[in-house]
Parts: sequence; structure tokens; C-alpha cells
Amino acid sequence: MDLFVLFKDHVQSVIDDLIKGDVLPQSVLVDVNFNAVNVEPPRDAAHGDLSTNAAMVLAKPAKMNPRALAEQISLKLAEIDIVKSAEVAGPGFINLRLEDSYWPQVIRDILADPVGFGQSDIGKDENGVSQKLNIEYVSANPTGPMHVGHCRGAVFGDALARLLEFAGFDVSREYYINDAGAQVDVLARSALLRYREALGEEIGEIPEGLYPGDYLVPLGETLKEIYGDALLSMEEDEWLPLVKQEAIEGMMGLIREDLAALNIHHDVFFSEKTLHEDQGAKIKAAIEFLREQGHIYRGRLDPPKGKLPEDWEDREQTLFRATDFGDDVDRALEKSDGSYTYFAADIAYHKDKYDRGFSHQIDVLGADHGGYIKRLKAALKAISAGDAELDVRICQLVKLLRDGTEVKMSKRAGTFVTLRDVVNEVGVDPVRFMMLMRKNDASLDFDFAKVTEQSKDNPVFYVQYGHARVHSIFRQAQEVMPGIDPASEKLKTASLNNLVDEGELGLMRRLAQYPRVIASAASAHEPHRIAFYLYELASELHSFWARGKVAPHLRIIQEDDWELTINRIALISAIGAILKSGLSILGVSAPQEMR
RNA sequence: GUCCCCGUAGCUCAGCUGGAUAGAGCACCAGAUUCCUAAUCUGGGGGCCAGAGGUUCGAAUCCUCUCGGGGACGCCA
Repeated sequence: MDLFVLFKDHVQSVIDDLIKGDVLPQSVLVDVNFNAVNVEPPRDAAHGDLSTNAAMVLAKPAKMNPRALAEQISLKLAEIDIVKSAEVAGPGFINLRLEDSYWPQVIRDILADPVGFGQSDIGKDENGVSQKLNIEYVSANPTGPMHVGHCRGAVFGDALARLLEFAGFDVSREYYINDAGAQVDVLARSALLRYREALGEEIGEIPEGLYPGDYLVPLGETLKEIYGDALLSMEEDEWLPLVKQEAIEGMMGLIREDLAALNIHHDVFFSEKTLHEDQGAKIKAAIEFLREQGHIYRGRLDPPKGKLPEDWEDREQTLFRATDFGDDVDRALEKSDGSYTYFAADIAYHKDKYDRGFSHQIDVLGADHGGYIKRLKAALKAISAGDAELDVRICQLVKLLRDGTEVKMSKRAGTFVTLRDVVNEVGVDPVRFMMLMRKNDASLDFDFAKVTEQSKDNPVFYVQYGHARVHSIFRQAQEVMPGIDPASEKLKTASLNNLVDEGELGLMRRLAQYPRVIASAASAHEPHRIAFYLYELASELHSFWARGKVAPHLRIIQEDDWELTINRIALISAIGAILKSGLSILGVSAPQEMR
């Protein structure tokens, strides 16, 4: 149960009452945007537990003084059982304070359903059925193992998928394999070289333009096992498809392993190549579909400003009228050799997703694809007649630092850092958490020294230690007070009396915010908000724990007071549950012990 | 030349889709543990929210322009 949603309903019904009582004019029902009315925790806790701006939003349309209106509303709100006081403050805020006896309810709610607490229904339709949502992320070219650059999008997409699932969506995780372009041809040629090497040939330096990486060596061996020396006697148009097929499978195997090392698993791997099969039947169909709607025409494009490509030729071509859907220019669908552009295939791909029932789509792309957003959105709008929505999230670059100096990466110089290197060196949890401590569209410094540091300076350990601390207290309690069992069902029926210290109340208030944090992070597609919330929750826990050092009556374990001890155990058990819940959304483990 | 992202404390960043006196961490200074893990906690100084206009009861947040950093700009993927 989300406290803030509950009170928004209360506020709404008070407004309805005031309209019925002719205090407010009927006209506000049409004049007021009720979405602007909100109930939220005040920034300053001294202002109370909940705050609403209702009077200020309503004042103007109702032609009333905001403070006078606030008085009227606050009187009604004060009648609610659990409301201790309702005060008007500032320009017309209504600050609510709840009875201290209310807060333990959040502990009961959490203990009753530790895994489900905070789940949201924003992903569900009016019948309570989860809506289908497709999130495409990673989609690295299958030409080699993943490097750190891919890492952020992978972690972000995965965490967002988990978050949206938690928020009620029926989520499908998808990987788009770019197995149709020229790059995979280069891959195949590079692989053939390794194949010849496996057959004993001296291949020398890898020629410019081919992939030099050692990771292709095993692929050469595999080709040798499958084909013997048969490929050597074939023409390129004969061996290329065979080698390409094998190479892509090999590279996708590497990539899947890399992703698995990060705890990332996709539901669907969609091959771009399948769109091009049968003379591009699927792409042709998508273009035909658009043509029927009048969104395709033959025309010329202006050459791009800034730098003119050397082989620029002005020609009439098949164009998608993207400008009708918010893009800056219309977009080409066919290359000069008659084959389809990458974008044309992508239109077919997004149409395919739409046809599979995904009206909610998210693409997670790298920073270098920023210029691609508008045309993708335009395409989905056109293909779904405005029915589907696409959000494109861009992940900015990660700057790798070692001892404070930037690690420059270059494929030529062979100094690029693979994802696997990073995971092996620092571990999955720190990598994931670090990537999620930043807003996705801000660039990110990733300092090896800091990420591996096991101290409070490292937010991962700080939050995980919060969870470990909860369990540490459990262990201690069972030792000194045999008979107390944190896992027991009895905890759920604890009296929860006497949890009246500011620290305890603060923790309960913080717990009550969890559903709200989930809902806002999910609807904004911003998983980093979870990370910050967890940090704050852990911080309050550590702080309360430390106060027990100087004020013994605040320690969780009170050997001479079983009831209080059990009540506090219930409190920290709820905290542990939320830390675990939030960490699992981020895909980070919640250890019970850290030594 | 056009479009997108960013600009908040010395540093790294939050700021809950427009709310009240702008917050954390690091760094710096001063403290805290006979007993629940010091991988912790308490207190302190530190700000023209890049700048200028505008929108309104109210702007770090929305709009316009300027400056600075990054990215993208027919058929690459």
C-alpha cells in the first residue's frame, strides 16, 4: 500500500465534498488538471509527514485565496483517523502529521509480503492485467567479445527490465543481432584467416580492415573441425555464408557468456538477417504498409551540412516521410545498390515487435546513436498509427580511470578493455551498482580503485553492509536471547509498541516511501533512483545502529526487554527485506555476512 | 550550419516530472567504540544552481537566446 497514493485519494474525495458543498465551484472539475495535485513527503521533515499542494493548484481556477482554501481542505483532512494534525503553511501547503501509532503498519505490511511490498500496478491496465512491454538492450555487433562500453547499456537495460517487471509490466527482454551488414562479412573474412592458420598456414600480420583479435583463433579451429580443408577450394561467395554463419554463432556465444557473467539474460535474440530473407520480404512488407498510408515517396535529399561525403551523389530515391512525425529530415530506405538501409530494416523490426503485441517499447542505445532517436520514434508512430509508444534511452560514455588517470582505449593498439576483464577484476555487484549510481544520460567515471575499495566510500558495500548488518543482528540476538527467531511467523504478530525514537520513526517513514520510489522510477524509466533510495535507507540504518553505541537503550537487542527486542527485530527485518528487494531490482546480491 | 545530451559546493554527483531555507559522498577540520561487525557514526565550514531574459502564486526544474563541454548529422551498423 502506497501511503502517498492513499492520501491523494483522500485529498480527491475532500475536493469532491467541497464541490458538493458548493465551497468550490463545479467549474474546477473541467478547469483543473488534477494530475498537478500531489501528495509527497516534504523536503524538510520538520514540516510533517505528508504535504499536499492541492489548495494552490485549485485556488486560481476556483477564484479563491489559496490559504483560505487550504484551511477548508485541512479541516476535512484532519478528520481522518490516522491524521494527528493538519496545518496550513507557506503560500498554501497543507502539512499533515500522522499518529505515531500509524507508522508500525508499514512494518506489518512489509513482513506480510516482503517480496511483494512496493510492487506497483502502473504496468497494469484497468482490468489489472499486466501490459506487454518490450525492452531492447545491448544489441552489440556480433563481431567480438563485449567491451566496457557495452557494459553500461547492458546493466541499465537489465535493471530497467527488472524494475518494470516489479512495477507490473509483462516484460520481454530482447537483443537485436546485427548479423546482416558488411561488418559480419568482415568478421567472416577474418575468421577464414584464422581457419587457414588452424590448418597450419603462416598468416603473418592481420591485414588492415580485418579483425585482429585472438578471440577468433578458437573459431578457426572450429571451422577446421567442421569443414576440414574443404573451404580452401571454394570461391568466396561459396564459403562466405558458411563461415559467416559459424562466426556469428561463435561470437554470439561469447557475448552470451559475457552477459551471463553480468547476470543478464535475454528472452529473445532477434536476427536482423531474417528481415532480409526472401529478397527482404519483411522489410518490403513494412515499406508497403507505410506506402499505403501515404508515408513513402520518391524524392531527393539535400546533402548533409558540415561535412560533405566524398562520394555524394544527388539522386532520386525512396524516402520515408519522417518529417510528418517529428523528425528533421525524411529518411532514405534504399542504398544506391538497391539494398535496404539499416533504418529500413529497423522499421521492419519495430513493426515486427508491434505486431507481436508490444505497444510499449523501449530501446536502450549508446551515446553515438543520439541522432537516431527521432527517426525511430517517427517510424513507430507511423507504423502503429500513433498507437504504440517508444522510449529511447541513451547511455552516455563511461570513462575508465585507473589511479586517477584515464584509460584510453584503442582497438588498433590492442588496449581495449573487455567487459570480462572488468567483471573479473572488480566483481559483478560493484560493476552493476556503479553503473546504476548515475543517471543514464550523464557520462560516468569508473575508477577501478574506488570501485574495488571495500569501505563506506564505496556505495555498493555501504548498502550491502546494511543488509549484512541486519542479519548480523539476527545472529547476535539468537545467541544472547535464545528463543528469539527472526525467521519466525511470530514476528509478524509483534506488538510493535514503543518504537517511538526519532530514529525508529524516521526509518519507518523511509520504508513507507519505497512504493512511491518504485512507481516514480518505473514511470520515469530511471532505475538509478532505486540506488539512491537504498543508499539513504542504509545510511539511516547505520546511523540508528551507531546511536546504540552511545545510548545503550537504543540498541536493537535489549536482553531485559523481550517485547522491545522483538519489535526492533521486526523493524530491522523489514529494512532488510526492502534492501534486498531494491538490490534485487538492481541485480545486486544482498549478502547476509561480510567479513 | 542543424539536432540531441550535459553545465548544481574544491572534486564526483542527487534533486522525487513546477514547491517551502538547494542536498549527499569525497576532500578538509573537530569528535565518538569496555557490550548488536569502526566495511560504522556525530558535528563544522563551504553555493551568483554557467549567464541573460521570459512564463506564474512559486523556477535548479518549463520556454527563448548566449557561453562552455560531449555526441550525431544521405547509402556505416
